Amino acid sequence: MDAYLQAGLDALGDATRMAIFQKLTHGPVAVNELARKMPVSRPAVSQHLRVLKDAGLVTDSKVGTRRYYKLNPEGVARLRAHFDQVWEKALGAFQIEAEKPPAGESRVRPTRRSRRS
Amino acid sequence: MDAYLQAGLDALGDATRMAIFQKLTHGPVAVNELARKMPVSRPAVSQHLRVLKDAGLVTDSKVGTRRYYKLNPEGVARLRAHFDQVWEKALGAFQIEAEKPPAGESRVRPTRRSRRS
DNA sequence: ACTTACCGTTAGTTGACGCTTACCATTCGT
DNA sequence: ACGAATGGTAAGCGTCAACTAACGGTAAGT
Repeated sequence: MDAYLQAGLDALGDATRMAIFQKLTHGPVAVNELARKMPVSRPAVSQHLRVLKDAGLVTDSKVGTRRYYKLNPEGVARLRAHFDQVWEKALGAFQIEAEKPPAGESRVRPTRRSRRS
Repeated sequence: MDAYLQAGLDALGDATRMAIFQKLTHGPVAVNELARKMPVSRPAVSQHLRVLKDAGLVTDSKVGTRRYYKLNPEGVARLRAHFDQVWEKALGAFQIEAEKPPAGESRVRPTRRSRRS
């Protein structure tokens, strides 16, 4: 299965990481400043940033003693693409399913209930 | 914060649930049949379905002794909308950030480093 | 050189959650 | 009425991950 999807998914799957991601939406932020705005410690933020970075969703760059994190538009775009694919497949298939009988394999063992009366 | 986003996010954040979600893409499936296609037990599948249902991503309907689960297009569409909002905010803000100096609040405390020597 | 600020990493703990094994309810078929 | 099939739920358990505290490392300022 798409490793990128899964990685990005459980990267954003955590509430704290999602919050961090959202904050990075407003531009690059240093770790300390980020941690101050959050209910968790700085090391925790560092670890979350590591996950986000490994998922390709953010990049870092040091400017002196500080390390600024910002969103990685490529990674975000790629993840978005994967998600769109999921949505499309889900919603698209739903249209079709409305016309097909029950489902794929099942055969549902034709309960002859419909034969009643 | 958007509860729907968070709920849907950690609903799909689990690999097994994502797999179930994907399988439901092909049309409604009964629990037993679903469980047979998966590496986990039926009760596990039931629990996952519960989470997906609570997140509004699937609906169930019983047909005899069986209970068929299918994707809920409304829930999916809504989640998709929330996600699109996230992507848009992330990528949109990135364009802007490319022109602004560093960041929002920080002020970075004007290191008079340039005054040296 | 010394101090301060900033940050990554490790070790260790703890709470959450995914899984299984029972058990029970409901419904169909005989 | 009885047995079989289906599936939800509770209890118990193991595992993983999120968090904190402590440490070390680097860079800037004096």
